[in-house]
Amino acid sequence: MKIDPKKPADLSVQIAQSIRDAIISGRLIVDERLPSEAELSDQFQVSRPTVREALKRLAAQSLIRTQRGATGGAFVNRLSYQDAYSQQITTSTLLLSMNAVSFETACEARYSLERACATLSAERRTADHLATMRAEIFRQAQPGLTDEAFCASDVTFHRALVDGAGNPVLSYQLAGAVEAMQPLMNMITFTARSREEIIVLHNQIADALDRRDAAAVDSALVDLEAYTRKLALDVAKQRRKPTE
Amino acid sequence: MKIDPKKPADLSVQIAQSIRDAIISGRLIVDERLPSEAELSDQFQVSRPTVREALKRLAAQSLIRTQRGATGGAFVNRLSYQDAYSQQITTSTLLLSMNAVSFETACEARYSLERACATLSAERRTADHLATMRAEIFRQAQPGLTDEAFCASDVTFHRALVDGAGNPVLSYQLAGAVEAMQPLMNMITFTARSREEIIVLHNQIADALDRRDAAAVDSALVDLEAYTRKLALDVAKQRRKPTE
DNA sequence: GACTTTTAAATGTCAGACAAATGAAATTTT
DNA sequence: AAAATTTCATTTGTCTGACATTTAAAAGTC
Repeated sequence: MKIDPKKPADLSVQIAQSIRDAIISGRLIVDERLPSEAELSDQFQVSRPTVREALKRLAAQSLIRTQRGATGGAFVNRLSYQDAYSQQITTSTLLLSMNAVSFETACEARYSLERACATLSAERRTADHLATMRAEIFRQAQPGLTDEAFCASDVTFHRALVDGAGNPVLSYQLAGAVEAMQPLMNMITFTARSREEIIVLHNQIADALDRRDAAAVDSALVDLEAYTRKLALDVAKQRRKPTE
Repeated sequence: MKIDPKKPADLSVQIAQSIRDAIISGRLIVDERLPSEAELSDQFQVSRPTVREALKRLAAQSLIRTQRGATGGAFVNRLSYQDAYSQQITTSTLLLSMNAVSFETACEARYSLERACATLSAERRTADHLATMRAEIFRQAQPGLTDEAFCASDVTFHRALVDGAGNPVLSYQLAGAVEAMQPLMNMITFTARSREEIIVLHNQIADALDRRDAAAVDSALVDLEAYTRKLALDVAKQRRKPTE
């Protein structure tokens, strides 16, 4: 492993890139220990702080983990679905909040993807997935639930629907779309009336999944999307005329 | 901004978390300049190298950018779709390669998502998207094209299809699914015969999009998925009996 | 006024040191 | 001999202080 000492970017960027390439290409395999920081600074002919900055960059992406002590060091990390989920969620959330993505755009993306899962979920969902969904519907019907708690339950419900497809890659992709919507959803005030409507639709979805009726799931999701967009539109209207 | 000097994790992790929270919560807004490294080390009561490690973590996630010079410093970065794409692709690629995701699982996820876009794309695709797809089909028919170049063209084709939906959030979500498949696709040897088949299906997709026939696009995508899985299966068979 | 030079501020890098954690080896105790 | 304890070497985490490099603005020059 060597780097170009003069040409383009900062040294720590180059070193991070070099190690990243080694991991992606498979020259460094999972759980393999990297040379110690002292050895790396020798190899790359840079100081230890520079090596450390490079390692911190990789750690921030969950590509390595570090451990102190005699047998410690930096190890190539197996990127778990959990790690990937949370990175995906952070990125998606920031992307939406920093780029002023409209509610309509985010909502459309989310429900399009979710409907893609629904067909598979109707086929493969287990009793467990259904039980989770029923439990969340029950929770959503509780009086005195805060809007945040209602939203959180909504996310759990939809994740169960997605997980029912039995495809972890799909679940990972959807995690971002569903969870990144949450800050936007939290701006909605859910009245008792609108909660009722949503629960009706949730029940339709659960019932349809129960009898493995993909078309009915899809149709209920379309209705749910339409209703969600209507709610958001009402909020926007209220904001424009706050006195009325 | 303060940190707990004794409790849980490393200082640079705490500092990074503290600044990250400030960005996500909106206390630091886009293009705002952070205090200089010297000022931050004063504020957090840590040394400059520690502050720098924290900043490098944030830079690795594209949350900040740094600039040298008199008016330089660290600035809150607007997470562009481009940045989000590339992070998404890196994460998805690693997730697939490190967790031995089967070709079937990845393929199913990809085509499920892609079909979700196709309906919207049939409605909204512009002449530009169609032109890109036709151009890529033409390229794919060129003799002497390497397998890698064929795959790359395939990715461009499918991205045009996805972009046709006119929803940047969808495009972002799909980027990971489509591009992360490429290393897996590269393991397939595309014979002249199989390229012909794929081009036929690509043409079906382009034609269907041309006349805005969502059902026909969907059907062609289903066929393409089935054919892709068949090709992968053949490769796997060949590997098991290399002498036959 | 336009151009050049200087200067100050900021990040990037380096060197050397100490602190803290940690597992393994060496030692002592039972 | 086995178990518990201590020592010890290794490695990451952090600090201090310094120098190099970049950059834009201020000062100076024609």
